[in-house]
Amino acid sequence: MAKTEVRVTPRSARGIRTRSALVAAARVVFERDGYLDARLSDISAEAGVASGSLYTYFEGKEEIFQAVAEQVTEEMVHPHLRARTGVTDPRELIDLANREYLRSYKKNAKLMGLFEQVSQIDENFRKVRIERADAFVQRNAKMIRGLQEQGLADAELDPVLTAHALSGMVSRMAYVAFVQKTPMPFEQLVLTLNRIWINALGL
Amino acid sequence: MAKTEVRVTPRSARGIRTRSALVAAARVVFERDGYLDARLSDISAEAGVASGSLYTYFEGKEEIFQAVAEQVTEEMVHPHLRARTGVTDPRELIDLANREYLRSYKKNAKLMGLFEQVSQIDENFRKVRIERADAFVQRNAKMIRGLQEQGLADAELDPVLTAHALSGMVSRMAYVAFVQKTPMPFEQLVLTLNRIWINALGL
Amino acid sequence: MAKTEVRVTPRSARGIRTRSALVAAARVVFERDGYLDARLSDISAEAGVASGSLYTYFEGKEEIFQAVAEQVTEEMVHPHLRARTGVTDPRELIDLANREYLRSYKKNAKLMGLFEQVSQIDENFRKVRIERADAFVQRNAKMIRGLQEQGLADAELDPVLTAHALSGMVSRMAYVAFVQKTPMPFEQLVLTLNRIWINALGL
Amino acid sequence: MAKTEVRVTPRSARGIRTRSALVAAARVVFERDGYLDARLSDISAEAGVASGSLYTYFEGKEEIFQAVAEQVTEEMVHPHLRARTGVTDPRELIDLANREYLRSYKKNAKLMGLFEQVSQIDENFRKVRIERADAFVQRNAKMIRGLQEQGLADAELDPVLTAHALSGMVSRMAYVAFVQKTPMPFEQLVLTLNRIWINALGL
DNA sequence: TATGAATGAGTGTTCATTCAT
DNA sequence: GATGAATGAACACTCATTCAT
Repeated sequence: MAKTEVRVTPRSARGIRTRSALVAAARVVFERDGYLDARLSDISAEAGVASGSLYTYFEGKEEIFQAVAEQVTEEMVHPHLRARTGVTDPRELIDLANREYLRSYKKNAKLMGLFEQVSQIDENFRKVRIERADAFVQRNAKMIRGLQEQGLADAELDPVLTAHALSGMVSRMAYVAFVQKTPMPFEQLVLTLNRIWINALGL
Repeated sequence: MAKTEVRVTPRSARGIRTRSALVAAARVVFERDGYLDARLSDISAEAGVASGSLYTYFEGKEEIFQAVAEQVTEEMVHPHLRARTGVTDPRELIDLANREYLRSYKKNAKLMGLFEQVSQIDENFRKVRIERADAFVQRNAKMIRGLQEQGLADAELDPVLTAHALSGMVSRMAYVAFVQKTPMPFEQLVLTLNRIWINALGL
Repeated sequence: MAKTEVRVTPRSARGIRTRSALVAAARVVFERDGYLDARLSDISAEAGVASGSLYTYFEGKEEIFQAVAEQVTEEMVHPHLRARTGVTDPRELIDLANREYLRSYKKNAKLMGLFEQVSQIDENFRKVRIERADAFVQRNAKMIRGLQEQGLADAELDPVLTAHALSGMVSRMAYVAFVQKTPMPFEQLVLTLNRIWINALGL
Repeated sequence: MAKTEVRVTPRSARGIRTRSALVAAARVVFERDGYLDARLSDISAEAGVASGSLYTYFEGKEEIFQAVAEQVTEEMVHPHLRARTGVTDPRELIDLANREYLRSYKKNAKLMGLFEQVSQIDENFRKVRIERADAFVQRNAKMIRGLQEQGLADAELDPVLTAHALSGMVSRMAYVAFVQKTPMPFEQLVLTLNRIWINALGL
């Protein structure tokens, strides 16, 4: 009896307003209450719309959370670091990347913590995150391989695993520092992570 | 919050049997259904006792999960590596530690994944885990400081942050490899992590 | 119950098209999903009009179902059997009537089943059906009385009750055969019903 | 995620009391409100138990309605008419059977109407009813065949179809008279139906 | 100690209906 | 006339927790 409704991208201006209000409200409620304790009725109330209106645009909790996640992810992505900054020195690039990542993470710490939480709960959400992380790892792996070929990085390291491990290390520390709030000075954190990257790669 | 009930450590032989059966059943059910989907009634059913009996020994889901976690943690802890093996070479110790950790993690992968999940859900459980991880980090930090004082490790590194980062990296990779099941050869994983440790510390 | 809205018989050509499209769509949806599971939104979608447009012509589900029923009933009614065919022999007339009724019923079996369903749900619809059936019974009762007066039919029978019982029997069997799909050869069904009528009346 | 709970036949005396109270309450509520409008919360309220208790014994509306139906059916079934009464004359047996059926039907008219309603709504319920009706038809068919073999009944009639038609006729009239409340004297109804049976079979 | 029946709070979701555009 | 976004009432169902035997 799978009555599959089609959730629409709103056509009218009013629709766009309502959808935006819902996403914004969802962000507020999720950050305040966490994923599990967030009630859809709170979200629609916060958005100032009827409870049923939520279902005009989203299938349920997962989907509206996804919408919040997408919005935030867009805000956070800063690609093409090299092209954007003109920096080519690997050490400097590592510093820039770590610094930017940590800054963004810190700024959106509440949500980043939520992402971790929801990854543990919602299969779909986890998949999307893993894919995204993998793409990131592949980019880094490519960079490492490049450095190895130029004789600038330890040739013994497996590029993919190394990229995975070092990226994982950074995101882990971001979580520890900004979500779990284990106290540590931002600058020291960046420098330590930089140095581990550099030492590990043998730059 | 007038929880006047006292949960007892069982005195009678029957009591010990019941409690054990419940913990064992809980492990089965949690591994099968995950934390959120596990129902206490399933656990008592699996244990072959009445639903009410669970409350003789545990306050609720969190507490019985804690009991499972403690049991597993006991099985997993292998302290005093150096004393136990007589190995003193830092590189060798790093290899042993990583290898043992990853082996244990792999063996109990389902539960390790659950621990991660529950950490995101249950405040108390998270705290216990963080404390345990911190203790571990402190041990490693001490070791790193020792190596630095002997002039064997990069003196520029902050010992605590470095210990945190490198331990975090290992547990992250264990999670990625054995819970998320991103495919990677065990030996290669160990060797890569070893090498990153060694390079990072400048051994 | 201040239903001030007036549902219009469409005046414009566009209006006629819309209304027809809705009735046709309703028939499709009702046959496909049954009365209870049919959603008005499905009907308007099937008709290719906006959901609100349905209310221009109908007050709700009941009314649009009525419209479908009327359409079908018109298709099915074949009155004045005697006048139309010139047949006067009662046995032959009985055969013709049963045969025609069963053929029509079979052809519109899905809807006939729906009528039965809706009769159990919607007071209004039931009333209309009962009235129609009663009129039919009265016609048959008159015929039976005629035959009795001519000494051709068992004088002991109450004409009205007998007409009711025998008509009910036929429609019941039509339901059993064509809606419930209890397998039975069409010809045999007709002949059996004919013979029961004839025997019962003592023709 | 099919968490199939086992609904228990109550073991304790208290359980039996609760279950009975629920079935009795369900009967009241269903008769009062009809199947569709009956709310489970009304049933538990009427039974004086908590809403959740209903689910200890029944899966939902369908199942508790089934329970009511079974109870009533048991009350209504009077098998072995011939053995019970010693009557052997077919005409007399027909009278007894019709009379008893109509009396029972009249007594439980509200529920019989409900059965008709629910048959149109709930697939499962319909199946059970059809089976039961078929068994009844087969018994009658056997009787008719017996009479034919003894030369007492019209040999031209198909026994099964005839049994179906005549039984259907009776139940239809019971519905018309006692549920739809078309006014007709009980005795006249019985006699008319008897006579149609007798004439039809040619007794 | 063990039992298992009873409790009842809590919320997602549907869809007929309205009405501003 | 047509649109389609917004409304919001209504109710089933789960399952942790209790407590009388």
